[in-house]
Amino acid sequence: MTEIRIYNTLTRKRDVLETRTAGKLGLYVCGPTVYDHAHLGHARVYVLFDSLVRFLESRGYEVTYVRNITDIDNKIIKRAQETGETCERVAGTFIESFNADMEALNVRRPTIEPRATEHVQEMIEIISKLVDAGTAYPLEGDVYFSVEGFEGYGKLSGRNLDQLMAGARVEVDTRLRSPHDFALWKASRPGEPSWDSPWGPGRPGWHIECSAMSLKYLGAGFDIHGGGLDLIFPHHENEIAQSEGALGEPFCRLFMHNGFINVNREKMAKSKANFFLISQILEHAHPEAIRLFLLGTHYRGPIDLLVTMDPDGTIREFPQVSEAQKRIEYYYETIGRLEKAAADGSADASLITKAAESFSDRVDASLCDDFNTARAVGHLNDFMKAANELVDGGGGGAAAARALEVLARCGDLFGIMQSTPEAFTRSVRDRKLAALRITAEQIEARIAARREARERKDWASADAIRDELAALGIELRDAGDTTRWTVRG
RNA sequence: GGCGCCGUGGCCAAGUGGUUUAAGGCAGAGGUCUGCAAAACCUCCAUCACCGGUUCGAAUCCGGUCGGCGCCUCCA
Repeated sequence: MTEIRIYNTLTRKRDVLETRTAGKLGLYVCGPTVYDHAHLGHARVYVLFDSLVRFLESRGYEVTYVRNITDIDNKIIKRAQETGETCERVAGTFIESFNADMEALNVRRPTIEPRATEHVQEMIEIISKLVDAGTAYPLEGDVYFSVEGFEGYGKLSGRNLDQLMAGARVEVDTRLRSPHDFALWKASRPGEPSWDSPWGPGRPGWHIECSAMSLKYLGAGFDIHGGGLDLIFPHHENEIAQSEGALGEPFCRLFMHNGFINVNREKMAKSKANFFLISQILEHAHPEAIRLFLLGTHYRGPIDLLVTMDPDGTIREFPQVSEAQKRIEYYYETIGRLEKAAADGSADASLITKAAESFSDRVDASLCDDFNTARAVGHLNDFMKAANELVDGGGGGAAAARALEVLARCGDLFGIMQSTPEAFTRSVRDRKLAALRITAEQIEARIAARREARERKDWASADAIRDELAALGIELRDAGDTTRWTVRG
């Protein structure tokens, strides 16, 4: 089998994946800070790693996937103050929202979903070790990590302290040993959640939680740490510093970072108010269309999301996602044809065997090469064509069954084609009909009228009905003596 | 100021030295099929921002120019 190579931010090249323990793989992905609903950018990360885990498992790895929930942080506190709720309540609300979005997107639950607030003790232990070793120092109830006390500081992000100093444009806290020292522990202010610690009541800093939870569940030197590009510095850099400072051994073998979603070429971000929530996109497209859209670009590249709006500013559609949805419709249509052909055809499986095997190999090879899902989607399209060709040529039986098998495997990796053609078609159709305010019964009635006209060979009347429905966006497809219909858009 | 990324057909997007004189999708043109259509399938449609260099050979490596973006502050 082909070796799996993944671009490692630490080494800046595609490293061959060699796990700490053969056959097992520990993956840690920075999860959401639950102070607001998740946007498309979150969907990108979690769909990516969901698919990666599916792939690794298909390759025989026993994967332990840890994705934390940051349920204590400045923004949660701020939100709680604004709404008058407790931090716990705010976190609870958005955990629920996040889970609903992930479930809709068919993102499987990680093996372990630890919460920061349930691991404060573990964080305190790491901080204590660092304080004892002199790489961290208490200061008026806070505890700071001393970046100068850790030799490798900057190795992930490719910076050194001098460069950082030169570019520092944040207000310098003169109490610190170095302006880049970061808080491991923060003394709590009145009204804020607080935990007891050797340095007084307080709460953890942002970075320490990921060190504590990844090390607890995966141990030192675990295999892959993932997250968005923006976490490289300072978040992951600091995780490495504090973890390795406390352990005296390597923290993680490989760092994997995904690119952003942009809107009008600018990073989609809360601060720019140009973000789209997952739930907003779901109003306009099937979840599998969103997955295909996200996986249609290599994970390290940016995705520029296009949006069309009505003059009043309401979202009309996300063209790329709509396009992906049409592709998904085509996939299901092809699957439907194959199923039918498999049931009543009798062709030799060898008719498609070669295409099926090379398709599987190519998907595998693409994913082995820095998880290139975009290239794999290209191969999927090629194979869909071959499958339709098979059916067009009257092939079926074992050949069609074989095609369905390899497609199912690919669908499982991407988390698409997880429904049946009938169920999928119905769900898409119902959504579109609701928007058009037409019922299926009304359409069926017109189709029945057209059938009568066709039986009389009254082509003019039949075509009038076709045109009438077409004007509404209903497309008719005659196949023998039955007429199927679809809704455009 | 420092670190880094990107610029491929009308649009989206793979490809990081020859097997790709550039996958796949959308749009477009022609065709098969069809009462007409649709769907499906077939055919056609780019020399890779620009300049210079390295090489037998570069979209792919090096240098420069122009243009876009990210990180250095919470951020997927």
